[in-house]
Amino acid sequence: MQRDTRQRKAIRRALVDAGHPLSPQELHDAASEDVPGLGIATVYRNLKALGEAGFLETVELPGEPPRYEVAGKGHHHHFHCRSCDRVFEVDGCPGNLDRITPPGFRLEDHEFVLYGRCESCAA
Amino acid sequence: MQRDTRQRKAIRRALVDAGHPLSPQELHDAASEDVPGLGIATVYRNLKALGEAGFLETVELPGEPPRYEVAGKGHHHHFHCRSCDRVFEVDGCPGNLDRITPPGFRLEDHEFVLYGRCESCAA
DNA sequence: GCGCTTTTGATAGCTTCTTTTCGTTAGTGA
DNA sequence: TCACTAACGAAAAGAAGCTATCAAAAGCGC
Repeated sequence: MQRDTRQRKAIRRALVDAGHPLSPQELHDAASEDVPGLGIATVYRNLKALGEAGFLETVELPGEPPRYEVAGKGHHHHFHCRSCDRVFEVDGCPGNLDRITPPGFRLEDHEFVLYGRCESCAA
Repeated sequence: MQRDTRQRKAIRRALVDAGHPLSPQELHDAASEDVPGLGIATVYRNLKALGEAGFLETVELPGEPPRYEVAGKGHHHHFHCRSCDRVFEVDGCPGNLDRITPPGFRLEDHEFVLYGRCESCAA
């Protein structure tokens, strides 16, 4: 059966506390504060398990390895800070996508990434 | 000095003829019709050279290796067909991006990807 | 055509990210 | 508490994509 280990708890908590998508490495760094000595393999194992359990979702950004965030947040997009390389959530959606979809194409979905400086890096 | 080899010509032509972003592998396949036996290393070498020459631009899509398209097309986005995995150009831009940028964040740029079925796959 | 030098093709190597292996540790129900 | 076995950490292995190496081929100026 599934066990609730210190490591798994720390990984789950780190994802929730961050409030924005984390890379496996960022997640490892964050969860290591709770569980010193945490192995990176454990992070990957739990990312897989938590993904299959529907607890988290994968966030893919252009030219970047995947990041992960807690699932069930509803439709949103992301802001990628070019300075600190962190990714933030963005509510809202530009809309008007059918307008720019080429004729004959069937639009099913969309992804959308803003680039710039986050609040702390812009200051 | 820079030599105009059969291989380089074929690679340039394949990019222009395609009219949409190509992965190194797609480019290799296309240019191989002109130059049988074309090596994949030659494709990568020329992608690098043509990039530095300003002839092409890199197109990064979420969770995908980079693709390449001829430069100087002006601002546009891309449509990724989930069926044939090809990427097409999309003119126009949704706009209203400042509206959804979080307060304090400085927006510099944006990327935008549509997903669905292309014209031939939707039929 | 000649010779110089860039470019090529094949293949090995490298980098980055992820998964597997394996012996050890530690949840969990009885 | 005990026993069972899921989960762990470390390190090796794997996968994918790109780059370097090197001998051979082929542009290009003369």
